[in-house]
Amino acid sequence: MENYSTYFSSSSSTPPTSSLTLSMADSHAYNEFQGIKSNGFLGLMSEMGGVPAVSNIDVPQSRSFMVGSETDVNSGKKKGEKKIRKPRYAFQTRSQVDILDDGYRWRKYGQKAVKNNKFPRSYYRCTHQGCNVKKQVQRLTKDEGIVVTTYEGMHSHPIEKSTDNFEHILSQMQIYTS
DNA sequence: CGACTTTGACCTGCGC
DNA sequence: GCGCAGGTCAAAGTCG
Repeated sequence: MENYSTYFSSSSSTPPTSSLTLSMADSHAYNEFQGIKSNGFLGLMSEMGGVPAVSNIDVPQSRSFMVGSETDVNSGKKKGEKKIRKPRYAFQTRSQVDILDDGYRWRKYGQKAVKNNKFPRSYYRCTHQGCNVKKQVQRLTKDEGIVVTTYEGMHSHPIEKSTDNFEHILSQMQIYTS
């Protein structure tokens, strides 16, 4: 059935062609991985929020991960208000399905065709009240088996349902990254 | 009937 | 200023 293998990849740069050439210079995020299960996946993200700078991880077997691509969230809204940029976390997952069940409930609010990509990008928002987390899901043109998921923001609530699937993903991640 | 998806329109930022 | 691309809104449709 599902056949996930987890990639982590840079999000904001050009689509990864073959492999990313980032080194494990800073292993902050790396270490944080070990704490994933306690808080759920976005708990991990929140842990990573403590890492100020961009830290990229890549390991030879094509897993890569990027933290810290930042994005405007409040731009264009209230004038005079300082632009607040939420960190974005993108990662690639090799999967037959676009939607990875990470245990949170998401409502789709948009879909756009993306330039240089024959697959559309889908936009989701967390349906939990007061939770402003968004994610984008996109399949790579160059490798249809790879789904790029970009999370934006951090969940302020616990995971909503048990996620055997995701546990599986996480376990793979930990195998790969340790 | 509520929650969610679909989809075209609209808004904004950016490069030329 | 214009056009393009990315991101969001919201009305209508679908589903359980």
